[in-house]
Amino acid sequence: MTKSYTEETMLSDPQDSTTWPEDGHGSQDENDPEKNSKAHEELAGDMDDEDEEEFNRLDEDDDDEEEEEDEGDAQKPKRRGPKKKKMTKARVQRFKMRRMKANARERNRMHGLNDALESLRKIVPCYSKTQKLSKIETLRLAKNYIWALSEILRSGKSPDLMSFVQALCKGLSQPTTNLVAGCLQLNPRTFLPEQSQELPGHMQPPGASFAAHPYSYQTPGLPSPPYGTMDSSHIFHVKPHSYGSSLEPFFETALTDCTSPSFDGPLSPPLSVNGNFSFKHEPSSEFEKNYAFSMHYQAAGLAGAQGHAPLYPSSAQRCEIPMDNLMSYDGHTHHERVMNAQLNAIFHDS
DNA sequence: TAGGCCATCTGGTCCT
DNA sequence: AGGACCAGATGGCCTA
Repeated sequence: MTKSYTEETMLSDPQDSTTWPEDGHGSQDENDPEKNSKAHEELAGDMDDEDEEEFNRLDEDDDDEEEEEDEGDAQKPKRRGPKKKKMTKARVQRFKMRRMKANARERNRMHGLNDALESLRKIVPCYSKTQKLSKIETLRLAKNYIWALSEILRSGKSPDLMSFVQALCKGLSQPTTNLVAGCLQLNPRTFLPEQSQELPGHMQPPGASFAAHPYSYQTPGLPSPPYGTMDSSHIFHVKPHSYGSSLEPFFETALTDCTSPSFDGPLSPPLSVNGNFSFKHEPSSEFEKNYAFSMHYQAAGLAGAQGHAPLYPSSAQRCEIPMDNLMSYDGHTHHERVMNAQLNAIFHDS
């Protein structure tokens, strides 16, 4: 990018002895999160008083000098085009102040974005404070999660664990897949199609691109998988009959069919799992030993909301897991807890 | 050491 | 005019 002789070019003036970063980028100190946050607080907090006064004072100085410039320019031949204001010291200072305020705003904005992402991390199935999902993986997992839940709502049938985890892990990197598998106490090898067998046809989500490469797990050591390997946009745009039948088996298999997964124990480092339906503890009941994954069904959940009889009548509950334990992650409102209770109800002992 | 991830700065664009 | 948003650039940190 070429720079005209503007305020911007003045900032890189090596003669400038101010604290403004001379290379136009953050210094090492500025990249330090603690110092940055502190600087941010100072900027955000104090900009309105002391800095504002200085800003205003510079503004006045600038106006004064600008008048002098006008008088001086009057003696020179007039030039065509937009009038370029000479960069006075005051103008440089004013621009610096403006830039600092913009940087502070931008930092603040990004912090807000990161906060929102952190909230998303807590909502998606696999949450760990010690091993955070990357931003992109969080978004991918959230997308898969939404897609899977949408399918549950659409079909009204309970998914089997393996299929659900497969759906969650579509397009995720190998480490993230391992993490999710670890959260659910699954061995990723048991559901990574490309490592053993082709995906069953009924597991292929709708969409042509899907059919070709339903799962595009990267090989270890390679960069993250290509984006867009799972196009979930079809969920609300494809006619139901065009994919409904193909997905039926996906959610038809009862949890009682899930005896095949091999629970080799956690592959990932110990996690503090606060996921909506994932938890890690010693299996205490027969049900947990078999599935390591079960939910306490509450009939007043989704089925009732859908206007028909409960899909999964509560049977003798072999695994009693207080919902509070499942939804105990921080910062969730009552509404979120209720929502998650309903979602958790999907996974029931049928 | 290369690559991934991240925070930050920066300038452009759009909107109010 | 100023703020929000965005994308590119840059450098630091971490890990395989």
